Amino acid sequence: MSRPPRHRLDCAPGCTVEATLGLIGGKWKGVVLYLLFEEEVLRFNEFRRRLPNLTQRMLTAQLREMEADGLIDRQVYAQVPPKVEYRLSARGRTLEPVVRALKAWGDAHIPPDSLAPPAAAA
Amino acid sequence: MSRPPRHRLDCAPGCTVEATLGLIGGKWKGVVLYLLFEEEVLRFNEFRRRLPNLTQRMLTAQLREMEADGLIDRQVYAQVPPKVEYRLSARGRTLEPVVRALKAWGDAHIPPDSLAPPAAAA
DNA sequence: CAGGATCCGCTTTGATACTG
DNA sequence: CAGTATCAAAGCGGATCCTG
Repeated sequence: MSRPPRHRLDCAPGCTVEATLGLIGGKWKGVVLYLLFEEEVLRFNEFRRRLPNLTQRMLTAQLREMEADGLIDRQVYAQVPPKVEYRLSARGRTLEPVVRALKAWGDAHIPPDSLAPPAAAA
Repeated sequence: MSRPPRHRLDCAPGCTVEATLGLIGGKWKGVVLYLLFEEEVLRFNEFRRRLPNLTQRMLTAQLREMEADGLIDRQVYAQVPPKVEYRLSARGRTLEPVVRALKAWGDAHIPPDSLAPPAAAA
């Protein structure tokens, strides 16, 4: 077995749809991916700055999973103040059409008022 | 408020990506959608026959959520043996490119051995 | 036939504190 | 800076039984 799927799949016709969702369907993976498409390369705390509501624990977990799934590359610099860079892997980059489709649909069909702003509801 | 989002969103740049995933990201919604793209119209037990591992509870829940999200239409016939038909709504149909992108990517990039067959692993 | 109602457990997500 | 460890809450998914 190469990738022990995180959630059980039972191959109905649309199986690969679920499989793909399993890879990017976390609560944050989509955003992480999206940011990497935009920024090319990001460090741990750069993610945190851009995603204030995302805890370290979650960020680490998501990053680790995506790395394990071969979607992103993690480059560690052996320095005194640690430095780790994240960027899309070749495989990760193939997801661009998918993420773009997701975003395009969302932009066009999601009512803006269902997108709760982080700290602007008063 | 039109759609009280099922999971909290905190609008980072790629927010709508997550929002879209929130609509189709359940464990079964992708398949349900996919089946409706194929079959056009399906009844409750027809879903169940095609998705043996999906419980009524889950099926009902998924169907209800997708209905609440305006993705599918639910047509009830007031008959003695109840009859309910499900089909994609106009809004639901707009998801086709998304689902197809998801499936296309999965078909091309998901290693087949990570797609556990329902009852064929021996 | 098409659900509704309950009960239960796992997984995900989150808040906090600590470390090399 | 870039995590790890622990603890607790919530949500998701499931099994079973019941009903109009």
